[in-house]
Amino acid sequence: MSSSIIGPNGNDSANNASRLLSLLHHAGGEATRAELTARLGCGRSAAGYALTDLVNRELVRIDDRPTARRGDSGPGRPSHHVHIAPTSPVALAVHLRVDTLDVAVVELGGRALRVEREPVEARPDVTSIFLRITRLLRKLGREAGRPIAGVGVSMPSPVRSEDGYALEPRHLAWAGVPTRDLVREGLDEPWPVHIGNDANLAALAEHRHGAGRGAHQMLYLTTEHIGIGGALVTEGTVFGGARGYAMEVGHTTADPDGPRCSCGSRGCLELVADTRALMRAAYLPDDPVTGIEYRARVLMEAAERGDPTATAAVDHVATLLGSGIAGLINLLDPDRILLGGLLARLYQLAAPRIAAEMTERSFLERAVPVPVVPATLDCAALLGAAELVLAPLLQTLQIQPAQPPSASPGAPIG
Amino acid sequence: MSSSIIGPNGNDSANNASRLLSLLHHAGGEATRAELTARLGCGRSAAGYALTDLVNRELVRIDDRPTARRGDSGPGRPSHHVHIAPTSPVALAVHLRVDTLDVAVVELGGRALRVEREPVEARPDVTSIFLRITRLLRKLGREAGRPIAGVGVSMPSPVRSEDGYALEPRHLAWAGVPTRDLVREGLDEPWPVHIGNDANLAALAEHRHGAGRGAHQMLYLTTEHIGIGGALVTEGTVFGGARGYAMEVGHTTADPDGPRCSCGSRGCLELVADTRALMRAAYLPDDPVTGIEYRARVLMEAAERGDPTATAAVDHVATLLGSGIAGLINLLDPDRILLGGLLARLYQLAAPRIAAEMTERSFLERAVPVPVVPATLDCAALLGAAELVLAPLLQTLQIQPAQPPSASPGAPIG
DNA sequence: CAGTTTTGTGCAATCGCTGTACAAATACAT
DNA sequence: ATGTATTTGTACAGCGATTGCACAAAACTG
Repeated sequence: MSSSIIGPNGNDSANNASRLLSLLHHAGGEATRAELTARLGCGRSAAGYALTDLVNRELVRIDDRPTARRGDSGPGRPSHHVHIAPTSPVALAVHLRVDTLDVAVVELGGRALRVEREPVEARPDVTSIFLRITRLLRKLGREAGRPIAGVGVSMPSPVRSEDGYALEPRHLAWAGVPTRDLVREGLDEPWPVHIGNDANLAALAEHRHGAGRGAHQMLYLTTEHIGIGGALVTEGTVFGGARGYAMEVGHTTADPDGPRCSCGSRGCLELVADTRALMRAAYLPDDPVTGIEYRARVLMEAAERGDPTATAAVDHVATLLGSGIAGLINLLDPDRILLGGLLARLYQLAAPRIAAEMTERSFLERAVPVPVVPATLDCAALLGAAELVLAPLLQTLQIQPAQPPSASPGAPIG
Repeated sequence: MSSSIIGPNGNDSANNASRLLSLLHHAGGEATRAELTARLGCGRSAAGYALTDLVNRELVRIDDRPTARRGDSGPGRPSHHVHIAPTSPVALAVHLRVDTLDVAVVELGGRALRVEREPVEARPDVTSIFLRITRLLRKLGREAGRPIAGVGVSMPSPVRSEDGYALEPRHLAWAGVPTRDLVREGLDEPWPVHIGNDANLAALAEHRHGAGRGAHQMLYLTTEHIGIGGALVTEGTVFGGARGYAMEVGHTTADPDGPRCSCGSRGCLELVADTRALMRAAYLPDDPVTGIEYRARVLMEAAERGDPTATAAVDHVATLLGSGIAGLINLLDPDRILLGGLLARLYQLAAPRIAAEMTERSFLERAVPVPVVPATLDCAALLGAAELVLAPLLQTLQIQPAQPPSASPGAPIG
């Protein structure tokens, strides 16, 4: 256990200024001053102190004249609105998928200021793809006109948290890549670079800004083209295990005597319950991978219309998925389960089947049913990658003390 | 996320005094002052400040005259020895097993000052067993001659953290018991009562004081007579899930089409790999439960001597256990695995078989093998139950400010 | 317009922490 | 023995975020 960082006057990283900024960030980048004060749990004095600190650092702005909005009607002085300052640092976020590459500029609060999407050829080689990534990053960094807090990258692979090593990138023409070094080497500036697994990052974003808000133990399951990705967000932080490889739910054993998986085991869940398995269950080709999400959606629509083969396939996969979820409930005791990608659609079609399997195979589920909800964010992993950069920014706030304010310390804000 | 408790002067619960006491507790109740200062990560001044605070609260004592010990030889002034004061509060700990009942008085640092053991009749009824528990608690509380910080109880059941409700007590003549209320009602004093699952508590104690020390993600597996218990200690705290029911590894599915388990599912791990399964695999009776641990040990000794039936049984169970562990590695990415109870003995007999299965079925294990070690503590769950009481004591230290020291604030200690 | 309610600010006091300087207590070389 | 190096404990002034309180500001209510 590394000793926590202690600030110059004994207040550790949980000081009010950074907590205030975190609250604002979690609130989406805008909130009333009174809301923040209340959630901070201390007096208005201290909140004011912390807030002026943030204003002096040019991280947040306060509306001079409080703008009344929505159900603010009530007696009492209306509260100022606080929002992220246009001078605050931003994160550059990258999301590498099988067929697309997204790069974005994301502000504190989780708002994407700009998103660039490029198509990706099938099974690209390492050099070319990282050249494209870093070229886009340099461009967006130049044109952002804001301080760059760092770069966050979402990879379709288990990622070692220590150094960003991508253990087994899915469906790409390479394996075992030191991604963080590759990105760093392609940049002109010494921006800090963070790498994360796509499912973990999507889950993180959903918890911060999407359907997972407020959950204490959020289990996230998704499909990214093929395979099954999972993540657990525990009290607001991604559970990564010792090295960052945790929650490889796709390689949970669904059938110990099943067919060999590429991971070396047998009958892995993603071998019998991912998008390709769904296609196979409907006697349809599971190749090529390109476009398989679209073809799976077509299949599901057929099931919705009542096509017997499609319905049977959906039912089959739903049963196995429900069984897998039941096992995860027994292990993780979540209070919310989010389904992303095609799994959300699958649940929409076969919720009773999935729920029945969960109920039968998990005594915890029978004791207290766990709500299952579809994920809501559009480019969750991209926002999650940004979170990778912005979260440390909130933590380390007090290490770099604010420069003394230009006016006298007690000068009024307005 | 509940707002963290803030002390009277803005320093939150991670202040130096409580951190210092935590360090001392983790060090087993005794350490040199220099060690503590170093691990605290701040100057000697601040450490001294925190330490005098603890001395004023009569929680710790400092040896007036530093006693040179072990390899302390070196230049420089020798450091004082700091230890838990004999006036500090103690925890009362209870460990209810199938055939025994342990009650103990445990000091900060994790030292059991006194342990009372009583036999328990087969399948006792709720009233009588809790009468016995509370009678023992009252007695030890009276005779302790120390402030009582609270009561911690280890139950052979999943326990709801919120209120200590025992969901499904194993092998007892009752089900669904509000254990915390039952204990509280039987006490004369308003001691805080904490209830925990036996595997969780044993794991916690092993992490604090046993073979798990220093692990970041410690997976713990054990058998308590029958069934398989599991726990995960993440960065020093037990992972309990949303309600405290997490890590029910015994009901992980080992064979989806296997026999029905009492939990309603099929082919649960503890149905095919616990002590009873081992007996059955050797064509021996798995009843009665009383004494089954002894009979299983006899069987294992036969296997060690080379008896073919016993060897085959051990091999069979070891294979299934290894497979289960592999799945847990893929999900949890631990950096250490502790085996308690009979599992330690099983590993001793069949380590290669278990390791082989882990390697084959987990690609993470192949990437970086996870060390498997036997648990070391004797009455781990008992110490863990005490930990349940002592840990909050460390946290909430600064809420109850120290009474002003009798002498002047800057008075020398000795 | 007076009364109520909620919110922002000013001010003195507080208290744990910091850094520095100094004193204490040992080992080691001479 | 004696002095030096080395490490550890203590004293002291200063700092700064926080606290509570009092008061001002800005809305609604009747």
